[in-house]
Amino acid sequence: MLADRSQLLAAAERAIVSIGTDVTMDQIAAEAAVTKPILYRTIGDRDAVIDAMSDVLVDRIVDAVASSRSIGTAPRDMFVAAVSAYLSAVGQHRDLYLFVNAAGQRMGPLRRRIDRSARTIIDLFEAAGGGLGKTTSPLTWSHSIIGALQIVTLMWIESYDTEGDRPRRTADDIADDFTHLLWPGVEAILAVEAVEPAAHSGERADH
Amino acid sequence: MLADRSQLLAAAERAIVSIGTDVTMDQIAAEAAVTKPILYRTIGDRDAVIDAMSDVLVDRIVDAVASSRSIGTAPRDMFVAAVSAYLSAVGQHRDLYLFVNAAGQRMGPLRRRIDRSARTIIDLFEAAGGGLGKTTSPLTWSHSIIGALQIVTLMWIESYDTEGDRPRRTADDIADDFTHLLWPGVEAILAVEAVEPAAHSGERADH
DNA sequence: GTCTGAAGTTACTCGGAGTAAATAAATCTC
DNA sequence: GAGATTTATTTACTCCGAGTAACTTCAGAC
Repeated sequence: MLADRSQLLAAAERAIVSIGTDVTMDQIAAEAAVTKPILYRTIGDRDAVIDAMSDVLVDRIVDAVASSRSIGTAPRDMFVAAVSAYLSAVGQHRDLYLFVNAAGQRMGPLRRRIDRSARTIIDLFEAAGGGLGKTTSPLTWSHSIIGALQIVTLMWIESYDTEGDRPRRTADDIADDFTHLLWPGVEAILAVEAVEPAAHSGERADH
Repeated sequence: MLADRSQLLAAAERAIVSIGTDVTMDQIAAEAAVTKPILYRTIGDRDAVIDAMSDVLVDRIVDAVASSRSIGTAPRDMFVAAVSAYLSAVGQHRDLYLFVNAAGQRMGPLRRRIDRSARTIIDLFEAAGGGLGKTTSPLTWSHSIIGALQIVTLMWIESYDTEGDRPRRTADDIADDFTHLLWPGVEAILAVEAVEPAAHSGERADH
C-alpha cells in the first residue's frame, strides 16, 4: 500500500469515528491497512496524529465560519451566524472534536491548537475593526473567546449522549445566548478601535 | 501508617509539585509512604485523584475569590477584583492547576469540574442580579465564562515557562483585559435580570 | 545469479494502571 | 493465653498501549 499522508489521516478519522476518542495507534494503523511503524514514520507519534487531526478539524471549522459570512449583514448578526456555523460544523464532526479535545490537552498540541485559533480570531478582529494586534490585549481577548467557545461547544456536544441522539438545543439557540454575553464586549472593543486606531499601544481607556 | 484521605491528598499534592503533571500513581503512593493498593482503596483510581485534587483547587480558588469581595465597590470593580483574585490563586497553585488540566480532560472529571464551577458562577449571578437559573441560558453563560477564564489562565500560567520565572504580565493586567471583553455582556445580563425579574422563564428579550 | 539499499513487518521493550494472591496484624472465642 | 477467623497491607503480578529494534522481502545494478 502506498500510504501517503492524506490516506493515513483519512483512515485515522475513520478509526476515530468508529471506535471513539480512545483509539489506539494500532487501530488507526489497522484501519489504514498499514503497520504501526509506517504510521509512525509517515505521521509521527500520537501527538503528531492529534496535531494533524486538529488541523483537519480547524480547517473545516474555519471554512464553515467563512462561508457563513453574508455581506450587508449587521455586525452582530454576523457574529451570531459565525458562532452558529462554528457549532454546527463541530456537531458534524463530533467524534473528531471529542478526540482532539480528550487527547490533545497535553500542553504541546493544546498550545498549538490555541495559537492557531487565536491567530484566526485576531485576523477577524482586524478585518472588522482595523489595526489591532499591537498590544497583548487581543491575545487575551482571543483566548477568552476560544475558551468560551470550547467549553460551550463541548457541553453542547456532550448533551448528544445524555439526551437522545439529537442535541437538546439548536446551534442557533446556543449561539444566541453566547452572543448575549460576548457581543457587547466585542462591540465595545471594535468601536474603540474604529474611533482611535492608534490608541492601543499605550494606555488603555478607563482605569 | 494511618493514611486517612486528607493525608493522602496532601501527599499527592506534594508529589505533583515536585514531579510535575505526569506523576505516576506509584509516585504518589511513595510520597505518602504507602503502597499502591492503599491509595486505590482510600482514594480510588487516577480519575478519583484528579477529581479530589480538582476539588482542593476549586476550594482554594473560590476562597480567594470570595475574600476579594469588598463591600461598597462598584460591580465592575468587583468583577475585575474577582478575576484578578482567581488568576493569583491559580498562580499560587500552578502545578496543581496544570495537573488538573492536563490529566482531567477525560470526559468524566472534566464534566464534574465544569459543573461545579458553573454552579458557583450561577450562584454569583444570582447573588448579584436576582433570580437567574430558570432557563438554560445561564448555563451557557457560565460555561462561557469558565471556558474563557480557563484558557486565559492556562496561557498566562504557561508563560512562566517560556519567560523567566515571573509571569510576563500581572494578574491585574490580564484581569483588566478580560473585563473589557466580558463585563459589558455581564452587565447587560444583570441589568435585564434586575428590571424584569420574572422574564426569563419563557421567551428571551430580543430575538 | 547476487549484492545493496529501500520499504515493510514481526516481534519485541518499556512503563504505568489496576488487581489478585500471599502475608502480617488484629480481633474474637473459649 | 493459644488457637481461629477476619481484616489490613504488601508483594508480585497481569494487562495494555506507546514506541522501536531487528529481521525480512523485494527492487534494481552489475
